[in-house]
Formats: sequence, structure tokens, C-alpha cells
Amino acid sequence: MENIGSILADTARMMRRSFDARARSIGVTRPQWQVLVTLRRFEGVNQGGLAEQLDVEPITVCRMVDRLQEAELVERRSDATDRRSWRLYLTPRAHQLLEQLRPMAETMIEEALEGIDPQERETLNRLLEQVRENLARRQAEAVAAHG
Amino acid sequence: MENIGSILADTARMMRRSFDARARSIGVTRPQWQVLVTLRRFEGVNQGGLAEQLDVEPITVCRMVDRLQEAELVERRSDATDRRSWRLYLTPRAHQLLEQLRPMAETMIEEALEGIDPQERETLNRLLEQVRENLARRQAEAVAAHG
DNA sequence: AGACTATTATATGCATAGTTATATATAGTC
DNA sequence: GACTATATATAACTATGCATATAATAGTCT
Repeated sequence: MENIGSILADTARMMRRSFDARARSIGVTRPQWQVLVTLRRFEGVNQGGLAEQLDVEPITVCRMVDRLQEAELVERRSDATDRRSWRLYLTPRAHQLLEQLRPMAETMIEEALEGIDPQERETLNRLLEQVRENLARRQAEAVAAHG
Repeated sequence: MENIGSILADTARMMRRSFDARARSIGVTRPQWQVLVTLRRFEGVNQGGLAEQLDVEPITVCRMVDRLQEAELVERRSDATDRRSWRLYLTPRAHQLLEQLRPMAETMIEEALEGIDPQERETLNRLLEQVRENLARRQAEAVAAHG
């Protein structure tokens, strides 16, 4: 008998795999793709802010940006009001790349949800959100208690 | 508007976080815990077989076992019929550790599913399985086509 | 106002975990 | 016995974390 935790982990891993393969075919990794997508929404953000959006540590963003800068997909511009901070911007090449990636994501999600009708999708959405909320609340409590 | 892919990825990541923290408190990492749990089911398996169970590359298992052997949680015994192969076994310490970890996993899953009644859990389970199946089928097709 | 302290933004070092590409040794096969 | 396949390992890379360092900013206190 399989528990929901295992199935959820499994399903999420397979979805990551699917994204991995598609991203690689375009020449980026899935996490890099994620950074670019997030950066499109928050262009001009600093590394700490981007880390918060991505829910990773600032040091992780620091190194991702190192590589993305090297690949000429992200640009670090100095902040006029805070000399510690970098403001992050997408290059034209990154915008072009995102255009290629967008339809891939949509296709993949649609394939993943094949055979699940709109009402069931709504239900899946709601239940996953509730699980996420439960975990977020517990995590917040744990941090408040000793962390 | 958030799509199911993002919510699924998010929820799974938060669940990993939760497991990470609990595992660390016992002195192993979550992936190590996963290896130990799987090994308990398949004691005597070789590295390739364990890799298949975990859905990772054999080289990943190779290094995990290096570290777990170092930590005296897993033992490599040579295979009498194939000198290339290692047969993997848990140490008594690993069994003891798993006893501590088991209730943690149950508690965590229960916390994650708080407020979701049995029928809804059943539904969540079924829908996630369907998504997983869809992805598995597509992946198998892709491998068959060019891979 | 100026000096000291605390906080914040980023980066370095070291570790785990995952990948692809490749090497090595052993098994299996024609 | 030569060739192929398999099991493991090495090398180099990305991604992630914790602990810590460094530099710049913000806050405080005489």
C-alpha cells in the first residue's frame, strides 16, 4: 500500500524529469529556467529577493547567477542606493529563450493532466493547496519555536 | 493564477523540507533515509538494483553507499557468483535508526493531511496516481522514440 | 556629529546529491 | 578466444545546504 507522501514525491519527481529533458533540449537546466521565469516577473530584484521568491538560500541564487551571467542570460547591475546589492536583469537572449520554453511548459502540464476533467483538476488543485498550507503553517511554527 | 504544476512542485518541495529537518535531527539526510528504507525492503540487492528502485543513476547509489558505509549504516558484501557486484546490507545501527525515523514519517504525513477527510485523501491519491501514470507513459514513449 | 554596534547583501569553503561521459573489470556469447 | 554487455567507479559539472567571512548600511549613544 502506497502512502500519499510517496506518491506526491514520485509524481513531483517525474514532473521535474519531464521539465529537465525539455529545458536541456533548449540549452538550460530546469532550475535555470525557473530562475529566468521568476526574474521575468521581478526584473530589477536583488539576489536576496530572488532567493525568497524561489524559496532557496541566497547563496544558491548567488551561484546560479554566476553561471547565468557567464552564459549571458542574466546581467548584474549595481544598485545606485546600496553598494552591497546587485540588481538582476534578463538579457535579450534570455527573453528569446523564454519564448521557446513557454509552450513547452504548457504542453507538459496538459500531458500530465490528460484524462482528468476540469472539476477534478479543481479538486486536485484545492487539495494540494491545503497540503501546502498545512506544511507551511507547521514550518512557520517550528521556526517560531526554535529557529 | 497558479497552475497545478507549480502547486505540485511547491507542495512536494515543502514536504521534502519537512523530511529534511526531521532526518537531520537524527543524523542522516533525507536521501540517505530513503536509501535505508528502500534497502530494508530489498536487503541483499546490488547497487544497480537499488538505483532502479530509487529511480536514480547507479553512480548516485555508488556514492551514497560510500558515505553510508563510512557512517557504518550499510555494509557491502561481495557476491559469490559475480565479482563485479556488491550485495548491500543494513547494519544493526541502521535498523535502530529506522525505528526512530518511522514514527516521524507517519506524524509528518498526518500533519500534511490535516483537515482532509478520508474520502478526499482517496481522491487526492487517485488523481496524483493518474498524473504520475500520464508522465510515466509519456516518458516511456520518449525513450522508445529516441532514447 | 562621530564612533561603536548590529544588521544586511553578497560571497567563500566545504559537504551532499544528482547528472552525463567515460574508464575498468568481470560475465556472457558466438 | 574475441567481442559484447554489465556492474561499478572516476571525473567534471550543476544545484543545494550550513557555517562563516567581508563589505556596506543602519541604528544607537554619548
